[in-house]
Parts: sequence; C-alpha cells; structure tokens
Amino acid sequence: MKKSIPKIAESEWRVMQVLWAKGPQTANDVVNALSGEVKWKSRTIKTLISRLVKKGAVKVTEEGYRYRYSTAVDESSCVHSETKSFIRRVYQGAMKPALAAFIEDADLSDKEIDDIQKILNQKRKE
Amino acid sequence: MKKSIPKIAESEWRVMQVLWAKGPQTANDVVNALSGEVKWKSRTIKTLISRLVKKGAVKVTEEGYRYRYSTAVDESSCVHSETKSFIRRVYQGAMKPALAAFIEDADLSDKEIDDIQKILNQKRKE
DNA sequence: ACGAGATGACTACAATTGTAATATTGTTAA
DNA sequence: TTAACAATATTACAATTGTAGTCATCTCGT
Repeated sequence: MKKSIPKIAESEWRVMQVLWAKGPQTANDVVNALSGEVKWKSRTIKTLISRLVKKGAVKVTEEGYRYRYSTAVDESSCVHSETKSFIRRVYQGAMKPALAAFIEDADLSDKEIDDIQKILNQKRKE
Repeated sequence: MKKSIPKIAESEWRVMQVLWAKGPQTANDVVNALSGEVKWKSRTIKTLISRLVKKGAVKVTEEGYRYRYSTAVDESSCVHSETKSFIRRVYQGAMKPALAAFIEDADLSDKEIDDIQKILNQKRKE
C-alpha cells in the first residue's frame, strides 16, 4: 500500500531535491546547499522545511539539540505523481501529444535521441 | 515580441481549454461545456473567467447586454510555458531524464511509439 | 556558571487559489 | 411599464504559498 504523496509546492521542491540528493542533514546543511542557487533568507528555508515536515514529506530525527531532516517520501514517487498531475492539467491526460510537444521543444543531442529511441523500442517489445 | 504568458491556475486551465477548443462564447456556454466534467457551481466558473480576464488570458467583447469571451493567449504558448516551468521544477531542467521518465510511464500503443520515433528522427536530421 | 550565539517554534502578512454567495443592473415578456 | 429573470460586479473566506521576522531555548566557550 503506497503512502499518499503530499502536494509539494514549487519552492518546496528545491528543498526536497537537496534532501533527496544528499541524504539526512541539518537545516543548515540545506541552507548551505541552496545558497547561491536561490536568494532566500535562511529563515525562509527553515520555514519551507517545517512545512514539509508538517505535510509529512520530510521527517526529523533529533540529534543532540538539533534536528536532522530526511525525506519521508520517495523521489520517484513524487516525480511520478507531479508528472501525472501535470499531464492531466495541461494535456488533459493525453500522453502522446504531451510527449510529442516535449520532444519538439527539447534541445537534445544525438546521443540523447539514441537513448530515447532505445527506451521506446524497449517499450514496444513488452 | 511575444506577449508574456500569465500564470494559469489548475482550475483555470479547464476554462481556458474550453475557450481554446470552441472559440469565443458566453459565460454560459463555458458553464455548459464544463458541466458534467466538473462539479463546480456556475458561479465558480464565472469567477474563474473573471480572474482570467483580469490576468489578461481572456478577453471580452460586449455583445448586446452580455459578454462573449475568447482567449487572449495562444494555447501552444501556454502549454509550452507550463511545460518549461514544470520541467524546471521537477526535473531541474533536464529534458532527457524527464522524457525518459515520461516514456517509461506512458501507456503507448505501438502506433504511438512509431509516431514518436518519427518525431525523434526528424529532430536528429536537423 | 553565564552570556553569546545557534536553533527551532511561533507569528506575520500579502497574493493566489478554490469555491462560492449576494448585490446590482440590464432585458424582455406580459 | 413593470415584474421576473439573466448577466455581470462585488464581496467572502479559508487554505496554500512566498517570504520572512521575533521569541524562546539550548549549548558551548571562557
């Protein structure tokens, strides 16, 4: 039984990505990881973390007098769920037109195109 | 010079889609088109239309004592802009992984796969 | 043992969104 | 011409989001 994926807001995604990428860490680690990338005050990032905790997307472990944060939901599930909702919203659920539009739009190297062709062939064989 | 695309919220997309699909129409036409699909009160739909007008996504023409609404922004530009922001948010801008994930996930017929292969080949030749 | 600094908790506040209700005004059928 | 109705305009209100500030507390160096 899959746990339900909480809705993650735009800015919260940045935080989740740091946590997914680098495993459990303190609020400050997250702040550092994001500094340079975004212009948020550290307070803002702390707020985002708290909200994610409240939503159940992030869990905390006490460690001495500070907390260590880690994700409580799986990256691929979140990506998956966001993707589905995006396709439903913008393409009314029609996968193929969505893909076609993406590809038209994408700036892909020949090698990337090869890779994708391979994935497609794989798909066909099933 | 492209006009900037206003940010369209989830529910507003439904309204825009009706307007794109069926051209200029009255508020009531939109309500009818959406009834059955969504459970919103007609008031709600009117509100959504007004907001879209305020955002500049929809324009009005007076017609007698009522209005006729039509889109002021192009569907493909909106789709495009949403798609870009989605990929940035969820895939950190990396198109290829995004495509790969989409394809893994999609339920495509062999014919659809063919079509996409063709698009890819096209892309390669450029 | 105590004060400075780090950390987390609580609070703030406007904009956007979802979801409408009420008020006003124009139209038209009788 | 007036009452009923239809259409738009104005207002409502809570949840979420972006973006922090302030308050309380814990810890660690001196």
